[in-house]
Amino acid sequence: MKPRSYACGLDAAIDVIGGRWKALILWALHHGPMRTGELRRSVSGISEKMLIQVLREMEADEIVHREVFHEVPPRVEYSLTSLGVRLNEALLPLGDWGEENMRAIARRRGVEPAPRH
Amino acid sequence: MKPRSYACGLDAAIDVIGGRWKALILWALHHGPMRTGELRRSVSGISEKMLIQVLREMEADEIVHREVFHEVPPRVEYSLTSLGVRLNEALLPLGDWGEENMRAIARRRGVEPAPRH
DNA sequence: CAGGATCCTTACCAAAAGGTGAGTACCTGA
DNA sequence: TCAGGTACTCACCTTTTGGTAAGGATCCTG
Repeated sequence: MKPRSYACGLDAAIDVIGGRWKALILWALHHGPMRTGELRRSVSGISEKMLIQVLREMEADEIVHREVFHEVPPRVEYSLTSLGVRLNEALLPLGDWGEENMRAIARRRGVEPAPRH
Repeated sequence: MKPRSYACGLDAAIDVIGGRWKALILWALHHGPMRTGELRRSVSGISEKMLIQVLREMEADEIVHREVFHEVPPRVEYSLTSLGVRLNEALLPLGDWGEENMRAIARRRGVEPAPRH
């Protein structure tokens, strides 16, 4: 449901990172450039279709850079743009908050908490 | 689409603040406790039904405190819990990021940028 | 009585997000 | 030919989120 007008910066940012998979993909790319298959294996539970769909959206939002290498088998590499890097930095406090309150959040929603790391 | 298991803190946090209205409501409550009608007027575009629905979810997540005053006309006040206050703090950098990149985000999505403030 | 204030719930529907399965392309090796 | 590798697209469907409209409750005032 697209707002006609953003109310504030946070409203816009949530639009960019919202959905089930984007934050996880952003985080996976934090470690460095990755290929489609690597991302697929790294982000548990995502289908190839959803992965590619979401990566295309993130590319359109200019937080992810997609680089095609003309070789066989096909090789496409995704990496964070500088905008994406700054976004990831801005997400750190939120990730910390989630980590601190993981067990309570998970319990209330009937979800397994994340393994510790 | 509820994940079976959270992958990390950020995954859990996004689950708590995701959707069209939660971030805006969180922000509105940042200024202090508010009644239903005040919130309705403050969050542009939200219907009464959605407002109440989302407030109930946030209450269940324990980021919002709902206090019923037994008077007429009915008076119900919503305020941030300490958990909610910490969440709002964690959202500040993300809001800043969104503010800095507002025009580009809005342009790409065909949305009006937020008025400056 | 009607209308006002406040807050909330229900029925039903629309829109968006996400998912499965099948197919496509390139190539190599058995 | 088949199987394997890589990355991607389309058709169709399911699930989730959000929306409209109508109704309900309390009391007070004209």
